[in-house]
Amino acid sequence: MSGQNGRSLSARRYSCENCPLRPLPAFRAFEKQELVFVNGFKKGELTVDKGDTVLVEGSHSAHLYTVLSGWAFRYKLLPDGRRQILNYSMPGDLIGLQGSLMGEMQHSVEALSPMLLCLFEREALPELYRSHPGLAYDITWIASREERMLDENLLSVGRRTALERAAYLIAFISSRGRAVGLNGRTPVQIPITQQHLADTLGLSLVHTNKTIRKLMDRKLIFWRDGGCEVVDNERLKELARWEGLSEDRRPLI
Amino acid sequence: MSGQNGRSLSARRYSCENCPLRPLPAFRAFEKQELVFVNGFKKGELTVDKGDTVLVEGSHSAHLYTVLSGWAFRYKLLPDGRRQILNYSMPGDLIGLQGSLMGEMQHSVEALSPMLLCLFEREALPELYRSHPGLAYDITWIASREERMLDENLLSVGRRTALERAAYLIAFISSRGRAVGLNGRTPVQIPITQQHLADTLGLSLVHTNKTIRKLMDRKLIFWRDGGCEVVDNERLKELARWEGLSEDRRPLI
DNA sequence: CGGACACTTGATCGGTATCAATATACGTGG
DNA sequence: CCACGTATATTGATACCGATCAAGTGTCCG
Repeated sequence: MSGQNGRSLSARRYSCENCPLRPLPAFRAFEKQELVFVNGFKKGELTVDKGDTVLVEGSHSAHLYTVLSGWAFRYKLLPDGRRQILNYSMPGDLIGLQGSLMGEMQHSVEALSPMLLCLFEREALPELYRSHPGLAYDITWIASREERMLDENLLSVGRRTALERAAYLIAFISSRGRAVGLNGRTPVQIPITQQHLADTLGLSLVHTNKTIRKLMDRKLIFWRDGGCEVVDNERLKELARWEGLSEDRRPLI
Repeated sequence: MSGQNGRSLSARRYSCENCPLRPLPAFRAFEKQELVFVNGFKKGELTVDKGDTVLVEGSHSAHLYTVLSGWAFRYKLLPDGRRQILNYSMPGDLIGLQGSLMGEMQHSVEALSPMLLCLFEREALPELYRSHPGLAYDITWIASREERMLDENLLSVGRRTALERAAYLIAFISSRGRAVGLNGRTPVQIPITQQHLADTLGLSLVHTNKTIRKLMDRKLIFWRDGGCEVVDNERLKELARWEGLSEDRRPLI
C-alpha cells in the first residue's frame, strides 16, 4: 500500500473564479482582483489516491497546496516508528506552508481519500507578499488558525481523559467537515481507521477501540463502512467540555 | 500571587537600532529601513512581574508584544481547572499574534520571571503588511515556527514515555534559552516549578517529581534555587530521541 | 482459497494517578 | 523574634487507567 503512486498532475478543471469551495458560507468573499491574482498563482491541479504521501518529512518541497476535495492527515514519527497525527486537512486547507516558508518539511502528509489539490509554487510567495498585502495577511491568518487547532489538540492529549479526548476529536473533525459542506444533510462520514484515531489521541489501538465503543454504546457516534459518523455532536462537545469552533469566515487561498 | 499588578508602561529604554537582542547570532540582520519601520511600529515598553498575567483567554487585546527579557508561558484551561501549558516564551519571541490576527485570545500568557516587553499596536499590522512585505513574510515565518514547536510538543505528549518527555522538554527549553544567550557560560537556569513541568508534560505533579528525580540520578540535570539546570544536553536529546533545534537565523520583530 | 487488513474482546501487566504525610523555605503579621 | 500560612519539593502506599498480549471475527481481494 501507500507510496506516491497515484499522484498525477492533471489539467485545470477549475479556475479560481468558479471555485466550488469559495461560495460556501465558511469562506470570506474575495475582491475580484484578489481572485485574479490567486488564479494566476495557481499552477495546476494534482490528484492523489488514498494512502499516497503528499509531502514527506525531511524533504524540501517546491510546492504548496490547497485542498479542493478529499481528506488528509499531517503526522510526525519517532525513530522507532511511533506515530503522532498532528491534524487533519480537508477542503479549503493549505498544505505545506511550513515547508514553503522554512525550507525543510518537519512533518509528513498522507491522503485519507482520493484528493484533488490546487498547486502553487513556493517561489511565487514573495510576489504575493509584495503585491497583495491582504492575501499575505490571510496567509498569516491561516497559519495562526492552524496553531489554534494545535493548541486545542495539545490540551486534549495532555489533559483530557481517553473518553473526553475521543469525544473532542470526533466532534472537532466533524464540525470542521460540516463547515465545508462535507455532508449534504446526512452526517459527515469521516474516512479514518481506529489506528488513525489512536495515533491522534495518543492512545493504543486496543484502548481506542474500547473507548470508541463506549461512545457507540451511548449512541453518540457509530462506525460504518470503515469510517466514523457522528450521531449527536452536541453531546460529544459537552462530554469533551469543548466550546466548539469559532464561526468566523476564513480566507481561502 | 498572580494577577495583573506589576504591570507598568515604562519609558522606552531601547530604540530598535540598538536592540540588545538583535546582534545575537540567533537573529538575522535587518535592512536599515526595516529597522526604522519597526522602531516606529514600537509604541513603548512594558514591564511585568513574575506571576503576572500578560494576556488572558477570552479577551480582545489591542496589543502585540516582543519579549526583550524574561520568561513566560502560554497555556489553556479546561472548565474544571485542568491546565495545559502549550509553550514557553523567551527573549525574541512574539506574544499575542494569534489574538491580534483573529480577535479573541484563546489562550493565556503568564510571566515566569520579571519581564520587559516591547509593545506594538494591533492596528498598525495592516500598515506593516502594506509597506513592508519582507516583514510581513517574517511574521508568517514566526507563526510557522510556533506551529513547528507545537508539532514537536504534541508528538512528545502523545507518543513519548514520561522519561523521554521530560528529557525532551528540558533539552528543548534549554536549547532555546542558549540560542538567545540566556547563559553566559554557566548553564541556563530555567525558572519553572515542577508544577509547570507537569502541566506541560501532561503528567501529574507527583509522577513528574519522580521522573525528574531519575534525570537527576543520572546526572543529566539538577534542580536548584527553584529552577532547573541542564548538566548534559546531549544525553538528554539522545534519551528523548530528539534531533535538536534547526539552527537557521530567524527574524526579530 | 488464502492472506491482508480492520475491528473486537478478554486477560493480565505496568505506568501513572491519587492519596497521604513530611520537610523545607519564605514572607507576613503579631 | 516567633508563629503561622503558603508554596514547593519529596516519598511511600495504593488504586486504576490504559498498554500489552493473545485470540478471534468479518470482509475484501487477488
